[in-house]
This record gives sequence, structure tokens and C-alpha cells, in this order.
Amino acid sequence: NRNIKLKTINATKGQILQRSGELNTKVFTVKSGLLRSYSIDNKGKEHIYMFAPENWIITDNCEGDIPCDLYIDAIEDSTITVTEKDFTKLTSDRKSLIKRINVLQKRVIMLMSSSAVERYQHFVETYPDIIQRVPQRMIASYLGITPEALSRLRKEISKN
Amino acid sequence: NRNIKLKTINATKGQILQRSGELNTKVFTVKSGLLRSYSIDNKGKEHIYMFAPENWIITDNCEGDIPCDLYIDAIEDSTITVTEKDFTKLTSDRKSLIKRINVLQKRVIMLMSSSAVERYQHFVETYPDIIQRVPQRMIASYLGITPEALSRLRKEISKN
DNA sequence: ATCACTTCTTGACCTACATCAATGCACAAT
DNA sequence: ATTGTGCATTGATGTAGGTCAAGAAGTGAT
Repeated sequence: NRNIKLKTINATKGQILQRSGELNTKVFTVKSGLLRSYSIDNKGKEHIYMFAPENWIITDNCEGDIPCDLYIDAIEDSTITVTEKDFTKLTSDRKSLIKRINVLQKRVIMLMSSSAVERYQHFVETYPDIIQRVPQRMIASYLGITPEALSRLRKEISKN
Repeated sequence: NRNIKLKTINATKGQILQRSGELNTKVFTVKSGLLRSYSIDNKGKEHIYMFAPENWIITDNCEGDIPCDLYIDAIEDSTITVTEKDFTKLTSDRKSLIKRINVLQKRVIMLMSSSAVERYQHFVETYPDIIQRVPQRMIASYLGITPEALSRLRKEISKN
């Protein structure tokens, strides 16, 4: 196994294993019980990203030096093995897969917790070049809204 | 490189490189131009999953023998290298990352194109065990709806 | 120049789901 | 038994974004 510092811990129902904002390098493998990962939006609302029952692996896919977005806690009393990620041993191949998972993680969370305006603004900041190159209806299609909705939302934004 | 049969092709704007339903094993690397992947829902509406400009890799993350969900086409005239995935050479480690991406891909597409009822039914079919073990409000939180909405929607479903 | 085609915009109306508030219900602690 | 606490349900009402239809403006082909 390419990970290091493996240890086994017990978590009781409700116990938090990781908080959003922490610099996290841990991967949890559930031996028994049930974990969940979730984010909390700016209104204080929880959005569950993933459930992890027996034999599942659960982690925030953030890269070593970036604070993670997710909380992880135990929904049932659980037994878990914890490993530290070792970024030095990642192949570039694996790195790009992990990066992709990361982007998808953000997208799922945004689709669940952000308004169309917020998603659009995030898109503009993240892919300023793409905006120039594709018709608006495709941006709308990427954001999960109709072209009409995007048109109106842009109008609103430009007012301010 | 662990992939085989690399070749370079040119695609003109609008050209479709892959269709939903095909047994796909191709990975496209964009050298110049712009590709997109998207799904089409049961109402015929397109939902863009990903844009791929220069130097991006785009593919449907389906496993070899499962038909893929995505269309891929060219938004601009593009030059692309095409490689065949070689599943025999995947480490189990990489396999599980790819499986995870696959699950996320389905989730993103469902969040964009399916109603709360459809997402709930899909969840029940996919994770029947989880339903038994977590409170309804957490299922709601995973689906991206409120507990009230889930309660009402379950009531509707049970009527039929 | 004009025709076809697509994109974007705007208006009127509709609907899926959110919000807020009240009630009932199970289960745990005393 | 009773009080609390979290969960599910139900009702009334609000709203973000969808749908449908009509124009306006740009672009390419003939």
C-alpha cells in the first residue's frame, strides 16, 4: 500500500472526524458503521455529499495544502482505519484523476446549495476563457438552467 | 504511456465524436479547439457535463463493457489525439478512482436534469440499504431538497 | 440584398420546490 | 408518568426558475 501511518479508530455516533477548513490529508476506510461527508452553506444548511457504509472509502479530495470543504462525521458507531495521504508518491496520472474528482465535488455541492446567480459567477471566475468562446445557451446548459433564465440573471447582475 | 493506439484527428465544428449508448473506450485529448460532452434527457434537452479546451482530456468515464451516457462533439474546429483505454492495465487503485468519477458524473447529470422524484427513486434503487439506516432528512439533504419536500414526494409516490 | 438560421432578449404565465409555522409521534432521561 | 428532544408530517404561502411565444439582432449562403 502506498499510504502511510495506518491506524484503526472507533468513532461514536455523531462524532466529527474532520471539519471544513482543516488542512486535511486523511483517508477514512469504513470497517463497520456508517460515515457521511457534507458541506455547510452560507445559510447554515447541511448538504450531504456522500454516505460511506462498510468497506467504503471517504475523504475530502482536496490537495494537501488547500483547506477542505467537507465535514466528515459518524452516523452510526463505527470502526474506521485512517491513512495519511502521501502526495509525494502520486503518479501524475493519479493526480489528474484526483483533480477531476475535486472539480466534480465542487460542482455537486454547488448544484445542491448555490443559486443560479452564484453558479454563474463561479463559472465566470473559474473559466473566463470559455465564456468568450461558447454561446450563452451552452453556459446555461452547463449551469443547469435555461437560456432565458441566464439572460435575465445576467441583466440583473449588470444592473449592480 | 499506458494507453495504446494513439492517433491524431481533426474535427470540424459540430462534428460528433461519440454518441450516448456506444460502447466507448476512447479518450480524447484536445490539442487545439474546444470539445464538449453532454447528455440528452428524456425531454430531448441537452445538459453539458464538461467543456474541454486546449490540453484538456475528455471522455465518458464508463467502464469498458457499459454503454456510455455522454455525447462528445466539437464546438470549434479542433485537433485531437485519440487513445484507446486499456482496462487490462489499470491498477485497482485507479479503477476505484474511475468508478468514483463515474458515480459523480451520474450525480451531476441527475442534479441538472431529473426531478426530485426521479432522484429519490434512483437513490432508493441504488442504495436500498442506506435508506434503512439514515433519517429521511439526510436523504433529503443528499438529494438536494428539503425534508418537507421529501416527505410530500414520498406520499405522492405511495399513492400510486 | 435577401433569405434562412441561430442566438439573445423580453413578456406573461406556470410549477416545483422552499420557507415558515404548527402538530403529532417516538424514544430517552429523570 | 412526564418532560424533553429530534424527526416526520401537514398546511399556507412565497419564489426561483421553467415554459411558451414573440420579437430583435447578428451571420452566412445564395
